[in-house]
Amino acid sequence: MAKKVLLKDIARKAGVSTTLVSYVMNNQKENRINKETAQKIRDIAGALHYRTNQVAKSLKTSRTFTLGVILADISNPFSANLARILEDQADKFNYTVIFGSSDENPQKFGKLVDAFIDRQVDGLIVSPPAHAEDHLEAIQNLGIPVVLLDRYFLDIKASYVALDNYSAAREGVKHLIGSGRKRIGMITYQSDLLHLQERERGYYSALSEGHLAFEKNWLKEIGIGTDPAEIKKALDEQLAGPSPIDALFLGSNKIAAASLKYLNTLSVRIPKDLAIVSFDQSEILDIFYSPVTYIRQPLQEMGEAALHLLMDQVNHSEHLSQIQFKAELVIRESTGFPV
Amino acid sequence: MAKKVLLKDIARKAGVSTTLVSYVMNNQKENRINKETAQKIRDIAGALHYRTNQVAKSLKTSRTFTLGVILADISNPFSANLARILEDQADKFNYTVIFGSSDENPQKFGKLVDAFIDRQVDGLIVSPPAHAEDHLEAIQNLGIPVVLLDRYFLDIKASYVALDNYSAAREGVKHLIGSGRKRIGMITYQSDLLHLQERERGYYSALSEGHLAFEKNWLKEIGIGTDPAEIKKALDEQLAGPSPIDALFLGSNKIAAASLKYLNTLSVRIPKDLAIVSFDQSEILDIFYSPVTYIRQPLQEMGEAALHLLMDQVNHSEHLSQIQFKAELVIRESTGFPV
DNA sequence: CTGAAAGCGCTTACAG
DNA sequence: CTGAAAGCGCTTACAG
Repeated sequence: MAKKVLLKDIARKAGVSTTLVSYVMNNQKENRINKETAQKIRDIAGALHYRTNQVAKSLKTSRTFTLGVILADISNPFSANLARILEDQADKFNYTVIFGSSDENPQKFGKLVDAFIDRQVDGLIVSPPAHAEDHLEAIQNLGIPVVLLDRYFLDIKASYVALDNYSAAREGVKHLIGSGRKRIGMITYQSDLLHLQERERGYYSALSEGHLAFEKNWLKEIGIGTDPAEIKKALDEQLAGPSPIDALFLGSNKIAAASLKYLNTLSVRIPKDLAIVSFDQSEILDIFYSPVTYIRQPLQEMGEAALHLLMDQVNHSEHLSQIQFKAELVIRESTGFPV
Repeated sequence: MAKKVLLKDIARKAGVSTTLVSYVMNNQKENRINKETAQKIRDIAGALHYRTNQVAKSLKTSRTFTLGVILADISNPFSANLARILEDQADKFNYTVIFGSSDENPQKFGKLVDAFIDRQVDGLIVSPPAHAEDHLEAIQNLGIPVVLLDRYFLDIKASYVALDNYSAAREGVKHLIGSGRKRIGMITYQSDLLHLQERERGYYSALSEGHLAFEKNWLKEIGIGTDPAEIKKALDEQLAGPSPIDALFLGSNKIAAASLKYLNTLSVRIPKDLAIVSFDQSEILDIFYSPVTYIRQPLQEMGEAALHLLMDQVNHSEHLSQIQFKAELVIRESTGFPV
């Protein structure tokens, strides 16, 4: 087991000071250092397989080149896709990412924030759960760069990158109306999260702009745990009674997964009996027998923007940016006319 | 923006040395410290919202309580599920996780290993790509605890947690044979990864034990990029000709996704014309019109085992453990008898 | 029961 | 062009 090699070891072997070795390893003061000495140092460092101890470096420089990312649940494809995009983007800035899943739980979110701050992350990119305002303010009070992703809070003056959820939902529902549907249902989460409420607002707007009736029974708000039993109950109720829905707007990929699974077991046919629009991209929407029309968030662009905003803050820009991206409606069979 | 509070600040305010504050914050030497002094220190630390700088602590103690995890691709549900399990398990040991995706690329894998080691991770849990042996040996030579997950190498004497891929595949194919299928195809990756070759070996074994014929045209090896065009070609060939397959064993969740998507567009019916068994759990297998029988890896148990093995190493156990878990075959409609 | 001091492995202002 | 020295914020062996 090889002993760790330090700057000191290189210095000794080269007959110079650690100062000089440090400069060379960091490619600093290049013009002031003797070329041959520099090369000698580099050769020795290479031969000894020197690797700098980032912990020591970070302590001295107050920069860890580490980024904290907190998402809802890394095992959820939406989070996982974002995670991957952020990982790749961070790498471009030579940053490493530490991840955490908050499970929509503000206490857990707070614990992760603390743990990441203790590790002296240079900044945070977070998708906070509802009621996380206090933790966000605490981050800002410490002067730690932070960018909100996917979510935002009216009371929090922080940079964020999100979707224009209102317009996205409105467009999705308008598309259903344009396809001739009259009784449009929605399944979404019962949540205080603003971006989810915006989706509901978009749904209502589209209905009223389309001069369509709205029945209370058509809108179902379920717990954020996405219990399959709740989804079944919601769908059963929406599809029963004197005015069953003929179109359905699904508010998230997890809601879509549970709904499509259940719909597979029913006699209702997509799109003949029921047209569907779902929020977010997901492979399950491709595999469903009637590929599902969906609202595509430009995750790549959003992730890039989040990282750039964060890097701006890390580099001490005071500029507050709040970016809302537009969604793209990807139209497929599930909203086609009856076949 | 609040100034950072240090041990020194607490010490000054309490009129004691930083030594004492450090002991109290770490709950050390409790019996030797004056109770009132200790409480006073705790009170002041609380009032000032003291948080310890883990970077400084790590430099001194040579422990970061950080774990490096390298998976194939965090955006792939298989990796994402593992990531989540490892995150939760690590948390139980007060560990934070830094993630990286190797994209089955040994160079990228090596870069991640180096970056994580530079950050002085206490250990690594990795799913290495093919041809990563050198990097694994380098890790071991540095004396850094490492556990392989999902994959392993004959030449590398390292602890690992993996599936018994041979038995898993064999059972899957035997189930197809038991369902009366005679011409069983497989789509898998062209790869030097041992665990994938084991799946192929299981396929062959089952066929020969079942006294079934094998035709070269039935086994398709595709690039690890899972190009949809390759999948189409493979399926077209398997389903064409004088002896088309009547059963199909899919070697990964990505292969399954592409295959099911294409099968949706064909006239072949599942399970009547074609029975399917797939490797790994995935929501797409639930959403497919004929829910797909699959080989379930006990990911939770595997993740737990990997973390425990790593912690053993971190705590200086020299014990080498190589654990192979058994898979569970989850039987569903796609291997049912013709309806 | 408490504290002065050394040191973890780097960086960097300063002096020469 | 080069180096001695201080210091980042902690921990901990040692002395009292």
